[in-house]
Amino acid sequence: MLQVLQAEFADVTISKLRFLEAEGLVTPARTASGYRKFSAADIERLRYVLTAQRDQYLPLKVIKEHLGAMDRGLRPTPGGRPAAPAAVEPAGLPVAEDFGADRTELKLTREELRVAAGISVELLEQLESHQLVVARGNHYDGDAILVAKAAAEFGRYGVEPRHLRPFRTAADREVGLIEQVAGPRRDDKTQELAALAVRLHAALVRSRLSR
Amino acid sequence: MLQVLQAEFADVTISKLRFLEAEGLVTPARTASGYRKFSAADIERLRYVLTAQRDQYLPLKVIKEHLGAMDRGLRPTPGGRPAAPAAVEPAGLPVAEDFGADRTELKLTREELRVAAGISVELLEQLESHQLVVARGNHYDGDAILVAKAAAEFGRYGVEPRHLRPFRTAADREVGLIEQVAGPRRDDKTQELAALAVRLHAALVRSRLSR
DNA sequence: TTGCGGCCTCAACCGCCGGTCGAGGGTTGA
DNA sequence: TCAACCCTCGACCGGCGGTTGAGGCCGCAA
Repeated sequence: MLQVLQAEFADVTISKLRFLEAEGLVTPARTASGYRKFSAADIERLRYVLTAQRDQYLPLKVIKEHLGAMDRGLRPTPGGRPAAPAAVEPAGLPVAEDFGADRTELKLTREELRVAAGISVELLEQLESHQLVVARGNHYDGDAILVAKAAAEFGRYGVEPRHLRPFRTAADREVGLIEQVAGPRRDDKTQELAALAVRLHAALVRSRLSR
Repeated sequence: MLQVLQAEFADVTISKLRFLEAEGLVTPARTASGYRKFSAADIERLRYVLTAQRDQYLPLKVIKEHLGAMDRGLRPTPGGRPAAPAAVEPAGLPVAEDFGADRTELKLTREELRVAAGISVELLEQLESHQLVVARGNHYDGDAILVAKAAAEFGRYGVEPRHLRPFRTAADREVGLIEQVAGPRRDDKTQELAALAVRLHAALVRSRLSR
């Protein structure tokens, strides 16, 4: 069992396997007396974990997400078996909706958002009425915090939410463009285009300002 | 400077930049009195570092190796995006660091701009006809390079300059707002508001995209 | 049945990575 | 002159990815 993997990955230890189990990356069956019993599938899974870690430098948290996605029937690794060249390989995600688990995956209540952004109830109301921040279901994502903070800062210059509506409109138009180009699926391409859009925008604002 | 990057990467701080310099990932020039002075090339480099870190989870050590490789004229660009590796900048061109000029103070001829951005004559013509890049007198500033590069990248996704007009419009509107608030003088306040505008914009695009 | 190696759990600990903080001090511009 | 930056340098920090060790159960051979 253990030696099988050790043959391939020099640095796998029992303690590491235990650790990976504790982290929820594998769940080997147990014998009646509690010993771990690794099935062939478990070994395959571990192989995936170890190569992803070694060849793509992925953090376990991310690997776990990928495994989860694969379990839910989504497509497996992009390169299939990377195996040999440790050189340079795209990160590649197994799933569409992968979006960094950070900001977008955050779910905040209205009050949490308000406190996190350090804004007043009134300001939040105004932001919502102009759709600068919008709830999904009854939660807000982390980007809403950034929006709210920026709006608050604008507020200190006397700029009110209603003056910011054009930002919303512009953003919507850009999202439209991005979706038209990248399709409705959220993937790397979408991400890249979004980054690009923001970069273009920043450069334009600066260049027009300096004339 | 810092603001520019902060617009794109919410979590970049001065201390982080100092840290990255200490690790040898960037080596900004210094003013006579020792202040860091980031050239356009430095910023491009940082952009690479930050996206590699965020989107591909690469450890700094690995990113540093990649940068080193790129400096030596190789391109191990892992499907990620170095955008414009130093190699692409033709030698002899007055790109920012040569004159220690700030990007906006840079003065490029039309041809210099074209080569620095690595775009075709046709594309540049189109960009001008849609006023995405505009000459001041008969020179272009460094931001024009960034705009042109972004447009070129969009081009690779089939997005043509005319599709980018709304960006120009949005930028103009924002500049209008900024000038209305900060006055026509270009000062710190203007800069701050511009950074803010770009930040708000970035957050909005991201948040609307993730719904 | 005793002994001994190997597995178990759980908590404590560890080293490295990627920064942040703060003290002490210079620079800049109003 | 003063506030608001910026600088350096060293201490500190939290999280990640494990390792170690104490205390205990299992299984097999002598």
